[in-house]
Amino acid sequence: MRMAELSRESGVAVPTIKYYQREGLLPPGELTSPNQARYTATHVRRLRLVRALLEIGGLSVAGVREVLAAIDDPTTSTHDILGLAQHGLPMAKLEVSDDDRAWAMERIETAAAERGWQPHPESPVIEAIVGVLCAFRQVGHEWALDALDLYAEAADLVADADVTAVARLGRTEAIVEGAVVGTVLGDALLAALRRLAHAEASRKLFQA
Amino acid sequence: MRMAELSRESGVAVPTIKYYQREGLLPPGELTSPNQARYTATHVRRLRLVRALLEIGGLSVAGVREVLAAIDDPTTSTHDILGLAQHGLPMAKLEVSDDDRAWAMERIETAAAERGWQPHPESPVIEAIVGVLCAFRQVGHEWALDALDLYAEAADLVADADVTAVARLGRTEAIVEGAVVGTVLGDALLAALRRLAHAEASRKLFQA
DNA sequence: CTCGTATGGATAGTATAGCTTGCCACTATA
DNA sequence: TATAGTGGCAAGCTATACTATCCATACGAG
Repeated sequence: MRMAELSRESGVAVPTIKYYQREGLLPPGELTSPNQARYTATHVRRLRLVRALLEIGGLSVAGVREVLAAIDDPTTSTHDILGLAQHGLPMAKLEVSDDDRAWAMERIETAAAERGWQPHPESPVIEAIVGVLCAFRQVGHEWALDALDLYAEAADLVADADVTAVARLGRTEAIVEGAVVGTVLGDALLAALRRLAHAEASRKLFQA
Repeated sequence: MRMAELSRESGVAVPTIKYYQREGLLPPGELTSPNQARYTATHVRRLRLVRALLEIGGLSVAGVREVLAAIDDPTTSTHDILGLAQHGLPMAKLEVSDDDRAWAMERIETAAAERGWQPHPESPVIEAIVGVLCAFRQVGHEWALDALDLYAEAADLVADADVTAVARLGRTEAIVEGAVVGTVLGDALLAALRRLAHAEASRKLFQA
């Protein structure tokens, strides 16, 4: 397979593919001459992964590069996947006062205890949650956090399914990729389904 | 309150505040002289909302402007909130073949039927879900969709809580803002909690 | 063999977003 | 009355994600 076919197969323009190669998102093809290379189904697949992470996952090119590096690194363990998800993936932060942080941490610990979670208090995920809780508070919609336990329950529900599904993949190198895909695209899926569920819940409540 | 205090109170730099005013994200202060204006607690609050939507929600400046316009528009009804959430908010799309679309629609309809949902098949939310499902398929991780029903259940769980909580706000103008805040920040909260739950689930499965 | 198109590789250019800087006349404050 | 702050406007800046242009070479139909 050559460049033109790779482009057709993946729906990505040739100059863009070249750009991704330069950025290290796509490995070079096998050179048959100084200016001819062959590509394989692996390239098509990788290209589709890149596009999915960029368009659906909303990752930056740099973020995709980090994620792919972890996927390709044979020393990435099953347990590291979590660290990965906390690292290259987009997690907004908000600077926050000590008071707000303490308040948020307390709420998080309460909710975690309820679910039997034992989170490390200094992980970036906790930081992200602190940021979100403080944002809710700062904009004056603290009431929304009454449902924090419920949100945690929903997260638990899908996370259990995610982890067991990934574990079922076997010990191949696909497990890390599966975890990444599940994490990134899963976020988008959950968000979209939540919108749909909003519409249905509102219909039931107001229209009935 | 003058510019400097507004800046201190909100943690946003003065030039940035001016920029937001130019972009229509923040109403002008009440002019007391040609070059002096007074700001109120409303401005602080609005500014914090803008920052939350930008940093936590990941909206663009243009997206924030649309959302704020809807919040400020007195003709925005409770029911329109859903349309709003589907409109100004970031929802990635992926171009998709007819085959893939048909396959995705079938899966969506199955899952929707299971939950008693009756979604309009041409809404942008459905489009977004189609995109995500096709992305899963295109990158070769269709297995992740075994949990689609579970994702829908989780979405239902939080959406019910969201809608009833918003409905409890009463018929003030805060209801629309509440819905927006809940939708946008709620996405971030759910995503972060899911990361946390992943870590816990993996700990239970692998480390125990 | 040949001629038009495709290719790999490199460099440079573009468009957009989200600020940031500079400037000005003017105003509050000490 | 000196100093710092202000509203308003225009221009500039940085980063991101592509696009476009070149070039020497290679492939492939005739």
